[in-house]
Amino acid sequence: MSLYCDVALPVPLDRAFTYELGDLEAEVGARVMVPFGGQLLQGVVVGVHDRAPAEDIEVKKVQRVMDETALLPDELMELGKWIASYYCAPLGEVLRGMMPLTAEVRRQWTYRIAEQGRKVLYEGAAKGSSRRSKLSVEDQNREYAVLNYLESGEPAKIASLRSATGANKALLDAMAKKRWLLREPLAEVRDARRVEMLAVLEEASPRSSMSEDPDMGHPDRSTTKRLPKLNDNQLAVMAELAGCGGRELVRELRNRLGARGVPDSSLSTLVKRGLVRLEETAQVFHVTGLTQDGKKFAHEHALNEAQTEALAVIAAAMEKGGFRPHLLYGITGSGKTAVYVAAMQRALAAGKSALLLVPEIGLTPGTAAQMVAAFGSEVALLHSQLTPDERAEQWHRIRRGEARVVIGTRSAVFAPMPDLGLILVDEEHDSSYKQEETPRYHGRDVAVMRAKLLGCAVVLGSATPSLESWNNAERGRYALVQMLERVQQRPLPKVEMIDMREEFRETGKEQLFSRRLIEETQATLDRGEQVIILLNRRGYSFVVMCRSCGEKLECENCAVSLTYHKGGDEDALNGEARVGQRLECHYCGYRRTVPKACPKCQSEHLYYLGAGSQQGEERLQELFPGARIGRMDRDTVRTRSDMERLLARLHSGEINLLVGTQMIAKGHDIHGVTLVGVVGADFALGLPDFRAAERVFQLLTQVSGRAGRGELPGRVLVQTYQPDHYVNQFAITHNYTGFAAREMYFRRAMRYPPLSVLANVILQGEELEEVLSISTKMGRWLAKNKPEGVRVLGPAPAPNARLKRIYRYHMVLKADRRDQLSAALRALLACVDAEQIPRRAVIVDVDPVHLM
DNA sequence: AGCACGCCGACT
DNA sequence: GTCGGCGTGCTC
Repeated sequence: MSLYCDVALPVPLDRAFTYELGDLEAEVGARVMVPFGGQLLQGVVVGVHDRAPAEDIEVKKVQRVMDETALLPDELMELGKWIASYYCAPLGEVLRGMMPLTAEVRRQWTYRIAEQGRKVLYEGAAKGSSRRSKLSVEDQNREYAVLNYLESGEPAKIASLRSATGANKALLDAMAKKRWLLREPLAEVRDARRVEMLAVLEEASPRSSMSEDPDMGHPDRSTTKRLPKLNDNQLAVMAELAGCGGRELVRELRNRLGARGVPDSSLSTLVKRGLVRLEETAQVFHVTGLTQDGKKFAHEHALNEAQTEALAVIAAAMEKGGFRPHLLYGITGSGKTAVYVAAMQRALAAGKSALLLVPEIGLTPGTAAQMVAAFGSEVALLHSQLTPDERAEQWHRIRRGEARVVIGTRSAVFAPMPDLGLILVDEEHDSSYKQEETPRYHGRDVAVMRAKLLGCAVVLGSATPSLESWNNAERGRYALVQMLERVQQRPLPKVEMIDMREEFRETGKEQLFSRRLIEETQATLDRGEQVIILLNRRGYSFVVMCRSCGEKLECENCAVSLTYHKGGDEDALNGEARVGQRLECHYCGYRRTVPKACPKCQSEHLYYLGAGSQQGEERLQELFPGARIGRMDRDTVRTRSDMERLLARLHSGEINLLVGTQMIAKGHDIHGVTLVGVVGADFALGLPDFRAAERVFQLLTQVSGRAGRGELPGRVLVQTYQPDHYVNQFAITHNYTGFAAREMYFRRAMRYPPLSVLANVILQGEELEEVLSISTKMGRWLAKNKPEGVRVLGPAPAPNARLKRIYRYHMVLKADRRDQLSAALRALLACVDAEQIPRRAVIVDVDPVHLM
């Protein structure tokens, strides 16, 4: 038994804190509840020992040990430490993110009466209210009610005080500040396991007797003759229950009977009469909203030659054991998902579990259904739309080894799976794997590190691998597995460019859609086939400008143009009230009405520039009045079920022309699509980010991949103003390898990743002067203490110089060697501490995905 | 981060 | 002369 333990807490402080264990015992990796700065926090034990801390600190006691044994296995503790160190994040915050169990603790406050409060209560009661107060009479009365309620000296929770006296938290806290009350933190552990009610037919119904039932002619009489007087509805409930062996979930029962017009109250009445009893039962895991068309899926015999070979390589790696990273480069439509499923089946067969990471948008109900079809109840799904209770439930199921296949988004990389034998990262290039808040880890890179710590196989799959992964494959750090043909020998779509400069010269006007794209779309629709058009901007117009003075309408909180939204149909999709036309900020969500005149010069000549998907849809309506048009963007698809509905309409052919943002490019397998149009995608080539070309190439390739996935071949028309740009040139020939080589040349010349390592350090604050002063300090410090092997660009205004009222400067640190970059960042953070710069003013982003 | 403690303006 | 506003600074 040890005397002390060191605890990592979810606070932005780079160290652990020591607590006295008393007669408690705790293992490294267990959660503990400890007092910290006037609150109770949940932390993770990172060490146990007998060394007393320095004299001058007052060691507090662990309040509660939450886990008898380590909740996080060594492997995940090690991974957490690596993340904390690599991404310069506090270990406690990393560990909190690794176990999504917030549902299990409810933190609240308790209040007790204090001496001062007693005095007020007695004096006030004796003399009547003599004190002066700005409080309303009601609130004064509430204060007395609270004091009265607490008079016995027993502490009370906020909820009981509220229901007894009507006092709210603000009032109670004010009383605590006046020292009438003592306030103490409380953390209650609750069972987050979901239960549901089971209705059980009582064996011998105590009050039933034949004599009480004069209803001789009732049709159900023969089966229910022992029942007392029951009405038809109640009899129906009894019959239904009897029909399923006397036990059924209340939810199920209500569903079935409700459909026949039996009210819920009938069951309640039977319970009251003692004929039916209710029992709690652990809720059986079920995936809601699944369409059952997943059966066709992925049996090994259906794999083609390339798939079989890829599977063989992965299976061999699993068999050999040890850390074996692979890059699975498979073109769009080559059937990577089938390989994943088959590989996971192999892992299961070998007694191991398997983890599949998918991008944020990738876990559509369709995918989920396929996985459930392939793995049944062995699968656990982890995604952002789970409630905290569901998340905790899934997490424990996984830890108990009940779900040996886990499919999830970024944070699922921490799934506590016993015997993990295979990690797969689908669409490994996808930027949603990067977490954009502390800890700013990259899910793909963490997956590789986890596989390394664990010594297991890891496969990164993509049709457009990130340059980082491609570089690793070229250098032999990853084994390259290629699948260069589409399944069933389907041809890749034919991609053509439409030179919009020429189009302008010939037509003399600026058009959103070229004549060629219009003609081809019409012809495709006429043949009964489907068309997808990518217009990668949300809203109607993305700039509103004054013709008279040139003023652009900007967000109040961000240095960003406001986007004009015309309002209308999109919100009807969710059954919500229609939102009218408005200007909207796509960074902070700020909305305002559309001004009639320029706010600067009062001119009424405001004009709207740049077409977004909403305008695209409107133009298409005009051009193809007979088409059945759908739109897919963040305005029309907010939840998984929105996505599911839209995809279902597309699959059924109810929609034959789909316009949307990059959302439409991600993985959907719609067989009727034979034409893809790309409008304005090359706009992004001009963005100030070294990954701009890579992103455009990925987008073009992914969206092109939507064409020709069924029987009929597909074609793609790319409208561009830069037909000679290498991105376009390589994209139209489906030449990823060529693109990668060309792009790598640029990265090498500019010393950008993957031929260097980067960190973006953002300096931020609400006051511009404050940010400038921090920038100056940091700049000066860096000039004096040049970190070895690291080049520093800036400080300079960040490309988004102001977001959500926060001014932003940034510095980019570039190094050839990882250890030198890490050392520089550590030194820099030490300087931040020494200079007393508030830690929240400095964000360190290691391996940034974008430099905005 | 989140909370406690401490110093100043508004009202009795 | 108090109450309650928000600015520093610490948290085992």
